[in-house]
Amino acid sequence: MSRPPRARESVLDAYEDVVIADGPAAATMDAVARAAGVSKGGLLYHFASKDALQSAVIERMSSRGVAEMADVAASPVGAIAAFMRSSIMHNTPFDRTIVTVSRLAQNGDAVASDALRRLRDVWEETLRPHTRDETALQLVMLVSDGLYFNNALSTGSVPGPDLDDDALAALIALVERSAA
Amino acid sequence: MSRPPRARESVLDAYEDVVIADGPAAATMDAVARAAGVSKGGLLYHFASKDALQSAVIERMSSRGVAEMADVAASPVGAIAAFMRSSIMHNTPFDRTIVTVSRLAQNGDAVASDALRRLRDVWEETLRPHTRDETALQLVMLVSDGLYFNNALSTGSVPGPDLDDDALAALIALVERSAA
DNA sequence: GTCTATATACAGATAGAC
DNA sequence: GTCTATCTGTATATAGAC
Repeated sequence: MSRPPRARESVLDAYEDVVIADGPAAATMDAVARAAGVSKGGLLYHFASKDALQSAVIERMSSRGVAEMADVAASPVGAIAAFMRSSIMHNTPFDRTIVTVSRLAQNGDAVASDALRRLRDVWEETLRPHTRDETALQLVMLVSDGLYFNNALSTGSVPGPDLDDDALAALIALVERSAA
Repeated sequence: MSRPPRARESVLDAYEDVVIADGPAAATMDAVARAAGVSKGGLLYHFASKDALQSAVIERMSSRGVAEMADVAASPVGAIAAFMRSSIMHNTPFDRTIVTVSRLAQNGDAVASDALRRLRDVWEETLRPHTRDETALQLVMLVSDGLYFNNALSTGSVPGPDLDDDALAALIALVERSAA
């Protein structure tokens, strides 16, 4: 916990960069070292194995996820609208981390899948009091999942939103009418 | 086109099995050959490279996707309900194929991402006449994406639905009320 | 804390027998 | 059409100098 060294964090950033740009298959230790601007030996000083790198980014997601959720719950525009807005990618640190972990999960990493499911469960708990019933809660969660999935599909970078601002506002209004 | 040899199809099935169970990273030529019950040489007779295997499963998805869409459009329960029901996994051949291609896409395969996006566009066209406006159309598409994403998350197998029948029926009713 | 050099393993793909 | 054997590249990880 305490505070991780700067160098470690920037290696982790580089790892996310490569996974987001080219997928987990391309995120070799060599590629990550190159992206981080260190040698492979330098990388391995901070993360003794590829597994350690993956674990670290999964932990990073969970801790950033908790912070994000606190923001959503406290938002003046209301939890549902804030949650939906947070579900479209803006290339924030948390966006980058969750896309990375999603890709690891799809690639067969069971630890990543579990962490995502746990995070999703916590979000569900947070939003439950803001929805009129379980069906409405599922609607909100699934629309959010859909937004994430679509954004995560594009390779090359974290894409901007597929919906423009007006379309997103209309969608939020529709979901709130249906679910709040 | 015409009709592909039986052996080829069963190799393709084995490839899907491995990708669904353990992710693209685990789907080595050796592992696929083992799952298909042939030697590596035998596998390579049917698919000269790993790339050929991936291309074949992507084509399979596109052709199965068109058939699925025709069923949805012609369904007596209405296109939206049929579409949503088709979005939860029942371990059909099409379900298995689309999960496989989704995983390839997340793993950084640009051809897979493009094929998925094209299929999604065609579905959007099909459903547009059945929704009251663009916002409603987006709602339907995103809920469907969310259902797929959640199902695709689980490793180990194509999971059963997270929602029971009643919950799904209620969700469909809510979406139809909001969107149809 | 970062580097170079290297050991080890395994992937994808080829060659050619049957 | 399916097999075994093998080549070649590349990935992870270690050893140890600076």
